Amino acid sequence: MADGAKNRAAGSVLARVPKSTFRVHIADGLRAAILNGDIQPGAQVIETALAEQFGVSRGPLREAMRQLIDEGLLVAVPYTGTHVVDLSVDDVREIYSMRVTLEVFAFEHIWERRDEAFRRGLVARHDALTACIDAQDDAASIVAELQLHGFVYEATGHKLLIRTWDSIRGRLQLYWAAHHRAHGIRGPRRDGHDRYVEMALSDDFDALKAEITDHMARGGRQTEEFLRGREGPGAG
Amino acid sequence: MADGAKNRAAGSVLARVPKSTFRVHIADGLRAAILNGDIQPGAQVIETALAEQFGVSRGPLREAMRQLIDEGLLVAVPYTGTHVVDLSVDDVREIYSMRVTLEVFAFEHIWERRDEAFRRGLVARHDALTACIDAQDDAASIVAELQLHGFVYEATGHKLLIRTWDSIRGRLQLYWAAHHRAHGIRGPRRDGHDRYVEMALSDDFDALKAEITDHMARGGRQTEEFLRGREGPGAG
DNA sequence: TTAAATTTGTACGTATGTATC
DNA sequence: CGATACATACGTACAAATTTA
Repeated sequence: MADGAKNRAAGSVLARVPKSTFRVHIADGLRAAILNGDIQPGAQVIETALAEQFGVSRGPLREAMRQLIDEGLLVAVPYTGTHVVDLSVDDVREIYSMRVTLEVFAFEHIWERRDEAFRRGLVARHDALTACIDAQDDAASIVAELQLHGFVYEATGHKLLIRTWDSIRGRLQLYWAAHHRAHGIRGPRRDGHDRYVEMALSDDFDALKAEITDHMARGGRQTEEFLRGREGPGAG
Repeated sequence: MADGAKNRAAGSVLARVPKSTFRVHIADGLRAAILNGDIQPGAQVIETALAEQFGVSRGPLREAMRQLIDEGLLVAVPYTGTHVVDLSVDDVREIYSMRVTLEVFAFEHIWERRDEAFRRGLVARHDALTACIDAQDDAASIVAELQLHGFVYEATGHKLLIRTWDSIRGRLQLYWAAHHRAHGIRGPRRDGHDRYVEMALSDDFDALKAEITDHMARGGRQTEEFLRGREGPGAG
């Protein structure tokens, strides 16, 4: 048993540096594997196999899986199995409708407190996004778009709101990634984000509100059409 | 989704063995202990002691604790300890501001689809709440008020919204319970809920919106004053 | 009905980080 | 500054419960 206990010490250079705990490390790796498509939606994840693959025991792996279940990326049925969440048209509709409410709420909070730092941060992330789009790097575009919107949530300083955004961001990324893998191109138009940022820095709140609603409606419709094509009677 | 379906079934006697898994059973018990005040806010929770108290090993107990951490009832520092979350004025402010947005969003969804079943359900829960208030049963009043508002969220059928409500309901209940234990009386006024239900069944959406904002402002201010009195510089 | 596969729970030991003396 | 106590974090092996074939 002493041999096995020292397995991690005998690992490579990057086996070290688990920032806080193994659980966080495993959760990050597993989340990346799911979002990256290494484990496809609907596929079953066997904890014993996964534990061996990550080089850890069942304890921290189970806790990491439990975290991803809370994030909505995995669904577990007791004594039966755990699967990667499958896509459903209703889920996408819900996510986009929720985003409209959450993001308008976010701007209500920071509207009067938008300072130069906020403007610079928003523009910087917008520039990063447009760069990814121009480079046709779809994977990076997804991350960049999430960071653009995430910056708005972070700027509010509203911990509960940020927490809620975190809880839906994973599934949104999962949808986008699956969409991208299937269609090859996700197609975020530049002008859509240009107008979004322009309105976010303007003084017309109602215009921004309308833009957000329209922005989400476009994205939602796009994703919906893709999903309806793949699986008609999607079950939540 | 599966969790919600099983939670309702778990309402009966639990003299028999835990219905699904130990983890669920422990999580329910621990959550009840925290909300009931058996474990006070800020108190440390030692997993070895708790495992013995519940008569289970540390494995499932750790997972149950992890779940309560995700619910925001516990906060854990790696290698240091786990404590019941402490109250902060900002947290309360955030919860109440979030509730306004969420509940208005909920009514937007069901406004045109309010049928007789919805009206009867809402009135029934309102009657239950008033009965608890008249009986001066504060503990039951808290649960009844949560169920009144929870019914609105459930009626939307919006799984993501319900999930979000579930994620903040626990902390809201924790605040109310702590408030009640300290003040002895929580003081939900009847007329406040009367107007809320009246507006919810009316045809004037803007009036409901104003009522919700006012309703939350009253509750938030009340809870805030209590917290500010106890601990001024509360840390999240 | 039996058997296999998988998850779930138990027990004990060791390792590690944090805090305190 | 060093040593120690403590609680968490992790590892291993085995037993039990459940679903499916």
